[in-house]
Parts: sequence; C-alpha cells; structure tokens
Amino acid sequence: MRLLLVEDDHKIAQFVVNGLREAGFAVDHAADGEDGLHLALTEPYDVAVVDLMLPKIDGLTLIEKVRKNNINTPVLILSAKRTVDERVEGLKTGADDYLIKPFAFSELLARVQALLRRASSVTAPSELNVADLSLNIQTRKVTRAGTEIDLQPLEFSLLEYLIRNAGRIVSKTMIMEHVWDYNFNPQTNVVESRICYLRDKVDRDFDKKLIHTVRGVGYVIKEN
Amino acid sequence: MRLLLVEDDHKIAQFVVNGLREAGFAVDHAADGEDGLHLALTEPYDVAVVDLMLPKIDGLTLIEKVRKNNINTPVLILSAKRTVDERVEGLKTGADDYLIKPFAFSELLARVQALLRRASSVTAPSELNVADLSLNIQTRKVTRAGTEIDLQPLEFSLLEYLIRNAGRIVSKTMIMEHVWDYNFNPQTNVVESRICYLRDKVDRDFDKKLIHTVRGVGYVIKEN
DNA sequence: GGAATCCCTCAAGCTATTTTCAACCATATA
DNA sequence: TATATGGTTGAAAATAGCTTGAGGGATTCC
Repeated sequence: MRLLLVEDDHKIAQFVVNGLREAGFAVDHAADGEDGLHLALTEPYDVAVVDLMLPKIDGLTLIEKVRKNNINTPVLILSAKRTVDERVEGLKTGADDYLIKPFAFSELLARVQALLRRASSVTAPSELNVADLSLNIQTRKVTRAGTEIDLQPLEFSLLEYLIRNAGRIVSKTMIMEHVWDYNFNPQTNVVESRICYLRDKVDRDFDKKLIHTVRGVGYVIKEN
Repeated sequence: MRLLLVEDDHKIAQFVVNGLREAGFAVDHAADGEDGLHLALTEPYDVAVVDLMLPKIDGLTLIEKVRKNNINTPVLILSAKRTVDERVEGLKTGADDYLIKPFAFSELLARVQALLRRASSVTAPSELNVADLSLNIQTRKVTRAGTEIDLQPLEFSLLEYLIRNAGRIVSKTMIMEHVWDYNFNPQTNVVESRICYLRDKVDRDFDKKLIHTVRGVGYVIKEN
C-alpha cells in the first residue's frame, strides 16, 4: 500500500511517516504543496494525507488540482482548522475525511485504514498465498508447506510485493519503487541480490520453484 | 483505561476531559455524533460518555449503531433531558447509566468507575497471562513461573499493553501513544530503554524468552 | 524546608543485524 | 562462441536496537 503525506511541519511529518511505515505502508513525504502536487500527479497512491497550511501551494488547491486530473485517490485532510465551515469546505473540495490537529496517531491510522477499506470495499486479508507458500502481514510469519521461513525485513517486503502481484510480471524498476522507495534507478544490483537471498529461503529446499526470472523484464511469483 | 467522551459543548467537554485525565484515564473527545460514532467503532474503549443533543448524529442513534455493531462498551448518557421517559428510552437503547446536567464532576467520576467495575467483573478478567507469565491488573502483581516480579509503574503499563496484544506486533509509535500518551515523536529511545529494563526482569532468568523484537517495526510478546 | 528516595528520561557508546556493494561466476540467446 | 543479463557471495557499511550510568523532577519523610 502506497501512501503520500504532504506536511510541512518536520516533527509531525517524521512522527507520522515513522508510524505509518511501522504499520506496513510505503510512505512518500512532501514538505510543500508543489512537491506534493507533483508526486500526487505522477505516482499512484492508495491514500493521500494532506495538511492544509502549506508553503507554495495550499492543501485545498492541491486537492482541487488533483481531482481535476481525474485522480480519485482518497484524501485525508490534516489540519489545525477546526470550524465546521472549514471542514465542510475541505470535504466539498474533494477530500474524503478530515482530522483535526492535534491528533492521536492511532486515530490517523484508523482513518487511513477506513479509507482504504472503503476504497477497496473489501477487508484486506492479512494472509496472502501462492501455492503452498503463505505470508501473514500481521504476524509477519511466512511458511512454506507448513514449515516456517525466517525472512529479513527487506525480503519480507519484496516477497509481499511479489505475492500481491502473483501471476503478473513485475519489472525491476517497479520493485525498486515499491520495495526500496527509490525514485531513480541507481546502477546497482540490489534487487537481483535480494532475490537471490529470497530464493535461498523460499525455493531452495523445494522441488516446485515459485519465483521465476523473466529475462530482460523482471520477476514473477506463480505456481508451475 | 481508555475513555470516549462525545460532547459538543466545548466548555463542558474541556472540564470533563481534564478531570478524567487527572483521574488517570486516557480520554478521547469527539465534538459531534459522527466523529463519536467513528471513534466508538474503530477504537477499543472501556467506557463511553455520550451527550444526547449532538450535531450530525444524535446520542441515541449513536448508541443504537454502536450496539448493532456488537460493541458492548458501557455507555453513560449525559443529558439535560430530565424526564423519566427520556431516561428509560436511553437505557432501552442500550445505555448503562444516565446522568442529568448540570452535574458535579465527582458524581460523573463515581459513575464511570462504577461502570468500569461492573464491566470488569463480568467481562475483563483481572488477570492476564502469556505462557507462565501472569499479570494482575487489580493487585498489580506480576509473576513468572510462580515467583513474583517487581515492576516500576511504567514497566507495568508497558507489559500490560504488550500482553493485551499478545501475539500481535505492536509498533513503537503505538506503544508511545498508549503507554506514554505521547502524540508526537520526540527523538528519544525511551521505549527501547524501558523494554530493556523490562526484559531484565521478565526474561533474563528464563530460558524461554517472551518479549521479541521485530526489527524496524516494534515488539511482540508471545510464547516461543 | 531540606534531605532522601524513587522513578524516569536522556545520551553515548556498544552490539547485532541487515543491507549494500562489487567482483566474479553462470547461463541464455543470438 | 560472444555478449549481455542475471546469480552468487563475502566483506564493508549502514542502521537499528541494547545497555547503562548520570542527572533531574517529583514525592515522601523527617
């Protein structure tokens, strides 16, 4: 799940970013409206959390422009403005929810999850499966054919991304972007390297390999 | 103990919130029925104090919806309506007690505590367990394998929070919020530090460690 | 009112784990 | 077979978490 936070207050931003990452989201952060708008228009996010008072472009204008570009990413406004009118204006502009500062992180998280639920209209299952491989988001347990597999954090993210796209080929650039949060492609072989470690743990001891290389393109995880 | 107050009158709300916080509760406040309902449905509270006359969604409707969601949090109605009929209607809807405005804070506190006692004697066991570790909320005694462990207040809270979420991973941000009541992120390692002290007392002398670190995320307490 | 005690936070150094890097190896495809 | 793309690996670097003592605020006890 990819999330955009547009917030200029450094402390709040750091606090929210940390919390959301711990909760398993891939979070991008923009410190002003211009950056935020640019990211919102160019990257695909599942939810955007936007402060109203921002340098360069204010939050409402940002939301307006995003909506004019036919982007329907759910938006949660984060603001110190607490009057009913301001809330209403925010929602009219195209926001989906409104949270008043100061707020408790757990409430922010609950609202973000509510927006995600509403958007997907399905409750996200906490367990993902491919063949006899199973990955539990909540407990972070991974098993194959019943035996537990111990993964490093990055391997876990990588495997999660692969399984969420099971059967579809994901390019190395996409992997970089989702798992590493890199926007540019440095000349490095981190992906290959980590795939190798992952295969060691997931496929080595089994006859049926699940992680397949698609030369010149990327990787797929699938049965057969 | 977590408490929800749904009250639109700002002065009363502040007065009650302050008082309850001083009495040691973690209080969330919603200023209208919509917010109140949302919080009641998404967060686990031990008691909810609800005004009847509310913007957006009135108190009775709120209580009805909460009960329809199978949430049994005890509800104390706070209202200026003083006739017997109205009291009865409130209780029929699913409220547990009824306090007429204006009221003395001490009476509110007494009733809240009464509801907590009643609820805890029915539902919540006063003893929480994980493996051979046991924590008694009422006596504040903690034992492992029969021998008593002496904990500091904060360590007790921390352990309680971990055990209430036994088997689930709790992030450091969440711990901060629930145990320390911080809703911002100070650049500090209080959590790690206190976990260290806690481990000293809970795990050091035992072979089976119960408190596990989940790197980059947080901690879990569980057997094995 | 002052001393003693208790509990907590902070910070710095340390340890352990995880990730990246880079050189080298293997294999597919033309 | 040549070339390029991907695989493998150990060591270095980066990062996260652990540990511990000093210091400070609050409370209690004389």
